Amino acid sequence: MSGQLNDIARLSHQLVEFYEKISSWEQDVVKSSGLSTAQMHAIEIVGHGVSLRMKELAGKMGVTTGTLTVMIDRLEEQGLLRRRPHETDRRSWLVELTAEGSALFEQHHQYHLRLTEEITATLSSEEQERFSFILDKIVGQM
Amino acid sequence: MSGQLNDIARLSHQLVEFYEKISSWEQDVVKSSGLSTAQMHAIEIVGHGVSLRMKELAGKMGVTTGTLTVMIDRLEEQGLLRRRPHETDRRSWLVELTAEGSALFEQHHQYHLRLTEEITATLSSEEQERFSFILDKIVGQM
DNA sequence: TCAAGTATCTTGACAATCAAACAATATGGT
DNA sequence: ACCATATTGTTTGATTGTCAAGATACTTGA
Repeated sequence: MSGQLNDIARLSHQLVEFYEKISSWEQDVVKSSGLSTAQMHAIEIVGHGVSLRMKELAGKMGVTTGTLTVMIDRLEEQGLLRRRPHETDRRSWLVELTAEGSALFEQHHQYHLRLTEEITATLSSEEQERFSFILDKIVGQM
Repeated sequence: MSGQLNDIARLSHQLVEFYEKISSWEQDVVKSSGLSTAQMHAIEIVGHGVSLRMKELAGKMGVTTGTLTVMIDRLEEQGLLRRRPHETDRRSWLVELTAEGSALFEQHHQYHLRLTEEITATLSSEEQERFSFILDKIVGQM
């Protein structure tokens, strides 16, 4: 009974620690590319799909469209992505990666794979499978 | 053989998704307190220990000391924490929570526990135990 | 078709951040 | 003890991030 509560507290602490470590890893990796983490986050989201509206991107980033406007301005100046008018809605812009932006996204994606490899290197294949299964359950519920 | 690579890619994707969900959860929770996530992060770190130097705190936050100076100024103005001179090193300040800051920290900690409860609600007690075990392994290796 | 309401993006004012320069203190070698 | 070097925190100037309010475009109901 008190075991339950301790388990929760323990797991909460582990989650915080895990999250912190990933954060600082991401920060280090991104720094080496010369972008801010927010900028790289935008690249990641845009790279994940094909193209999306400013509003949609702002929503996924948890930021207002005002914030996004200047951010996309900067990334456009750097040639990493571009705005393209929406076909039917003249209020909207679609944001998409340039070739250079795609290359950066791909490189960053490789970093993620490498981190995941390192993480799973310490796990048995059974543990790895369980971890994946549990993550699915958790993410599905959040 | 190609199964291994697919597993890595899959897990990498799951980790990103998990991380994103926690981020947006944290963002929502913090917003309701009127602080920025960076400010709450400082409260969390200071609250976790007893007191620490500006330099140490900056290191843990992945931020320069210049950034921290103005951030601590603001949090001090809000009465959430205070600077105290280091006993033996007169260059340094020790940062610690006020009573009000501790209360805020405690409240935020409760939010974390509640999230952890929600997360584990979907897991069997065996899965919960496995998850905890695996996280330990991973964090230990990072 | 048109007015009122809604949606999308940009602008302008302000806050956060960093790198570099600075002031005060510590440390270590002679 | 003394001087040179390193460390710690603050300040400054430039860049970037942020939101509220404004400007333009769409939608809906009469």
